Amino acid sequence: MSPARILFVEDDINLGFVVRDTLENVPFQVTHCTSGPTGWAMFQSQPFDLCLLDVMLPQTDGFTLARQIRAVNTQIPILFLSALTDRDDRLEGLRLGADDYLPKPFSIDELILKINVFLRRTIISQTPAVPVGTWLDRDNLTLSVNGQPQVLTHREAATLAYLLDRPNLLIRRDDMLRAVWGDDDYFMGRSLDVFISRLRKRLATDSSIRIENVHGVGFVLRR
Amino acid sequence: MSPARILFVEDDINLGFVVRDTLENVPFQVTHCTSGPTGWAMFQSQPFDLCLLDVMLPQTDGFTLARQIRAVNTQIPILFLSALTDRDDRLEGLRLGADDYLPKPFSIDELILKINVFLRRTIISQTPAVPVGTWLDRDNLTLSVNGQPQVLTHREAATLAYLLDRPNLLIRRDDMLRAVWGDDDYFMGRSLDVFISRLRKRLATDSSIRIENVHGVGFVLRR
DNA sequence: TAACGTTTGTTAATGAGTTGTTAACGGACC
DNA sequence: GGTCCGTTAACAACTCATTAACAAACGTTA
Repeated sequence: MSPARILFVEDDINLGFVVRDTLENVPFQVTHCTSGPTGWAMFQSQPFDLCLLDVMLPQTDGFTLARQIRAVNTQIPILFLSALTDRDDRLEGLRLGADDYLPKPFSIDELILKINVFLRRTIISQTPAVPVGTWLDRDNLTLSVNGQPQVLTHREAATLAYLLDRPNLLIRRDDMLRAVWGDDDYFMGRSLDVFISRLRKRLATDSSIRIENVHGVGFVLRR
Repeated sequence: MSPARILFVEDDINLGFVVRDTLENVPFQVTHCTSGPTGWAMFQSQPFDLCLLDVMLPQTDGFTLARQIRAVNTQIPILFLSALTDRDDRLEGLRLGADDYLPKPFSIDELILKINVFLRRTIISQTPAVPVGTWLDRDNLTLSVNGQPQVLTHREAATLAYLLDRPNLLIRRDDMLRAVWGDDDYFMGRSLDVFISRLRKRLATDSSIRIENVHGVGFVLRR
């Protein structure tokens, strides 16, 4: 089992370094950011198993970041770290859908134990009984859906890869067209629709993944 | 959906009564015992969704009871209550497989929120979640109300965003029409009313936020 | 307070525009 | 010539802002 991936957002460089170092020795795979916006950008660009957020952050605070994350992912555990031990503050965090709130200074052992509590629950609840799921091998242009491999064309792979890199996020048609087709005239837009249609057919046997349209805007890959 | 079943073991009669009463009003189905052995007997005799244990108990302490429970059920969430806020003690609890540790005195609201956190993660849990608040993600056109994400259309998002940016302020119809629709003829005014109606429907499950009409003038979003 | 005109709430119908899907086309490569 | 594959075409299906229609609430006047 590969180590769990943790998004860690903490602007205090010293504390951040110590925590990151300790967590990596557990081992976890830790991605450390020092501001709300960079944290959000990281969250959008790759998958994580748990978020560990400082409340007081420059620009976007931890609560706001948590709200952004919860809006697109209702499952991922979110733990807060904070020097504010105010009761209202703790409640606010929990109301936002946070899973726990560790007051600073916290014991690093306690942090590790709590991380494990939540990872244990999410991994258990997500582990399917039968090996299933969808996996794109970009080098071999091979898409495995529930263990059934199928070979994609270039464009199919590029289109799907773009979507898979941004799960649960709204992708605008023109962004996608410029990224995959390089331009976005009317007919490319129609091609995009054709490819979305073909991809849906390929993904049809995995009910846990689907491509939704947002009228007039673009698509969202839900998984 | 029937309320989640909670095994509550607490020997302090007064505290026990208050907590039980509050939890039953959520509602949860609470079984209250006042000693370790009776708690263990109850656990063996009927199914529960979560355990809430005091650490200091007559005869068998909470840790021992937790060990007994964990030996036969590795899934069920266990929360400790304790006057001992000693760090080693907290760690001991977590090591035993407890999911959280609330130091006394604790806020009953926090207790309810934490119970919901763990119930949400177990498949059996089916109590209505405690209010989580409302959040509009403008990039994703996603409105989360009490943790339930819904995708908005352009205009819905633009209209709601305009209101959310000016909470508790009186917004004149024509200001809003010019900002969101770009003009304000009679029919656009009727459209605005249609959208207000739709937004109210979307926000209905969050009682802390509502859109009020000010006759002949416009609207106020209260939150 | 009764009656009236105006404003607002709500639902449904409409129609322009967007998207889904299948098939035909045509260049590239063999 | 044949196959592959991205594009284009054609049309069906759908979405959603607008418009209509009517009900309810409000405010004014008598």
